[in-house]
Amino acid sequence: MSPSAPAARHTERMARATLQTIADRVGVSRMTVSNAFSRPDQLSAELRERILAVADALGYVGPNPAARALAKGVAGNVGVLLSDSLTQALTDQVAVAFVSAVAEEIGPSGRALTLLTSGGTDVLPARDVAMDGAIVYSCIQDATAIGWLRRRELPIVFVDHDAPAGYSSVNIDDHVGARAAASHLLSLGHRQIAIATTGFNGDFGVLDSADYDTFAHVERERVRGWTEPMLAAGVEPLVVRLPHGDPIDDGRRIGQLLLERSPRPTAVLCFSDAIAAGVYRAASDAGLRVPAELSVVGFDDSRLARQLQPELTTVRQDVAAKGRLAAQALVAVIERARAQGGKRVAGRPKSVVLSTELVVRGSTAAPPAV
Amino acid sequence: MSPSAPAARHTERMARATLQTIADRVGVSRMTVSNAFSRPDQLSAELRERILAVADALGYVGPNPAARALAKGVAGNVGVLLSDSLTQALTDQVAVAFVSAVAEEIGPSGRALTLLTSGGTDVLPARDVAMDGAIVYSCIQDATAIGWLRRRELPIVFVDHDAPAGYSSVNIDDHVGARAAASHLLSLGHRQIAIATTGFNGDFGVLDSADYDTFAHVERERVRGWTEPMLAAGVEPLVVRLPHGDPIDDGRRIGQLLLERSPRPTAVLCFSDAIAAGVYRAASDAGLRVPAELSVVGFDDSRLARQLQPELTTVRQDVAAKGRLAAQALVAVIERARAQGGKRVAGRPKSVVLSTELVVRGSTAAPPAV
DNA sequence: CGGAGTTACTGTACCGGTCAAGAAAAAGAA
DNA sequence: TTCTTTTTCTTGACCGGTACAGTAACTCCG
Repeated sequence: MSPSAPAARHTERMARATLQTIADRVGVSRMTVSNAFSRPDQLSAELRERILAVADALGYVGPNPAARALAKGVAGNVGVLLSDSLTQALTDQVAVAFVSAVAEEIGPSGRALTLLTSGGTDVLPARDVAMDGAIVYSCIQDATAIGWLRRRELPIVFVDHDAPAGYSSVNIDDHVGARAAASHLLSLGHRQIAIATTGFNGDFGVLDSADYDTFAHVERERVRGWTEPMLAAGVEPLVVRLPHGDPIDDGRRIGQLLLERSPRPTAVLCFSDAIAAGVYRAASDAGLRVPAELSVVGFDDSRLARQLQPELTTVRQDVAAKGRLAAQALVAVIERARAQGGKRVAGRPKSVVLSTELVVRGSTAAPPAV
Repeated sequence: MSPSAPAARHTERMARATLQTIADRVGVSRMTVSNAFSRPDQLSAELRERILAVADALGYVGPNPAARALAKGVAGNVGVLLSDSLTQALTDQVAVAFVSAVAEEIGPSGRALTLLTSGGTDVLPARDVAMDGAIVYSCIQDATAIGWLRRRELPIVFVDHDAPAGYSSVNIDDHVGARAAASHLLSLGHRQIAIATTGFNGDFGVLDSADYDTFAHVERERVRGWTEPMLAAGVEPLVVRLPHGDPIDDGRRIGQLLLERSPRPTAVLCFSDAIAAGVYRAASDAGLRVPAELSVVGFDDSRLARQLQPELTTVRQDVAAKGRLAAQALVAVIERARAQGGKRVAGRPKSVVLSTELVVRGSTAAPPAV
């Protein structure tokens, strides 16, 4: 490069183009350029063409999202709060299916999906990331994130959660489904029935009913559904809890724990199909056959249920519908809040409860004769 | 309510508190209130206490994220571009594992993860959502989203992609892994080898080498790796393509298609473990045993590989490491861009290539004697 | 031909913060 | 005591848009 050529200057990046840059170049007001992008009906087609051409030439991409978010009060995304460990949530097939359904439903509205992480030391996405609303999904241990979302007065839809007053929610009928599962086992003649559930902040262990109070919505409703018909039949349930870890490994471990007990349970009601899969392994480890020597019932009716041998008797829920409805509900709340001007979480909150259904397959049978 | 009490006024929601509101109440400047939240070392501890107390009393949650994003040029989230159908991507276990690893790594930096949907008619998240950077993951048919991200001059890390000049990337050694898989089959004595791959915009069908040009990075590298040792050994590969649908169903379908051919392939190299699982089914449907009558090789070494019976011979890649490295690389680029002031995508881009490894399990054996 | 109604564009205020430089008071050094 | 230095707070400009209320010209209609 010749020393006389001051090319260095040239490498300095041109200042980023803004509406004003374009306006000056075209000789119109900034507002007109804004309209060219955001409200095409506000100016003549030919001027718009001219503006867009100049914008393109200047490398202008479109209105700055952050600025637009500030001015319009719209961020263009919605948050999804899964659990404090996103990784953990994403290894849960059911949770992923839910997110997937939400994404599919929210996509056409032009919004992106922001997965809220637990954040670092000083930054908390639930408090510090711009969004138009949020979906709070179950299995959250740390409720502080929910607290931030609420304080921000964001539109929120709660899923698999007791919604606070004034908030919309989408739930499934855990109670009815669990009842059906337990009744099924009772009618087969089982009397030694164990319940393997997850529970807030819990490690492995046997629970008594006093502990149920520490449960979140889903756990509580299912345990209630499982135990009620048992108690009515004079059968004392054995409730064990496992942590929020890898459900299959944990299910196996809890299965071992159960199968060592005496009297040995003849049936296990599981919080999820994945846990049931773990119990299958424990049974296999112990040389017990399902369902001849051990009946197993799952929950969710995920893909896994039919991959297992024998196919799993389980309680079906429609996760995709749950996701779609949650997304719809959230969009509805957002639009309503927007229409009302204020950020006020207004309007009549809607509570949806989806039905569940017992699906009897090959993993349940009468208990072995004593 | 008595008519004399003008309570109606009261129901109007108090205007949302801002820094100014608090400043006025405390009797300091707006900037000081800002510092109380964002730069605690800039004011005395006691004044800060007082400010925070008033803020709390006014229901102030913290600096408005959108405003802060505009002023600081930091959004607090990073985008992840998976495929034009998020749902499809989320049903892919490998993709989910990747996202999960990214989330885990990015979380502590205080950023959230925004899944970019394909958007609606007029809003395109890749263009219209504020973010600090983005990760572009493979399996994208529609590259316009990438175009928007690039035009925005965002920090981007490409994964399983040929990165454009100047961009960092994280890839795996698809070529070496595929070579090892093919060589393994050849050394077992196979001569009728089929390749079942996905490919851009492709429907089911047999391909000839001219079509390879339409492939994206991963497909191209793998096909190259599979075919090279075969051609060197004088074996003509049969390459078939399947669409981006449900991989297991599609694998089954492509398996049927292959097994009907004459001469019938004695081995199939699959683009993924999931496709291999589909081929297992097709083999089972056709009454063929793996590996006695059909050898199958997968790719990824996902969970599935060991769930199959027999366990799947496959090429292992470390998806979690890929995700972590991508996240690290992105954060590095973001910090660098920030340090350099301009949005310029500067600094030396880094290209990481992770190694792959053939894992021989039970799904491969010598071809049946003719 | 005059007033009502459009169409096409402009001007100003505001969204809610942060940055950088400066001023006043308090502390430390010569 | 006087001259730095530090601490603490303030001022004014700016981030890049959008809303809303004009204004001027142009069309429609009796």
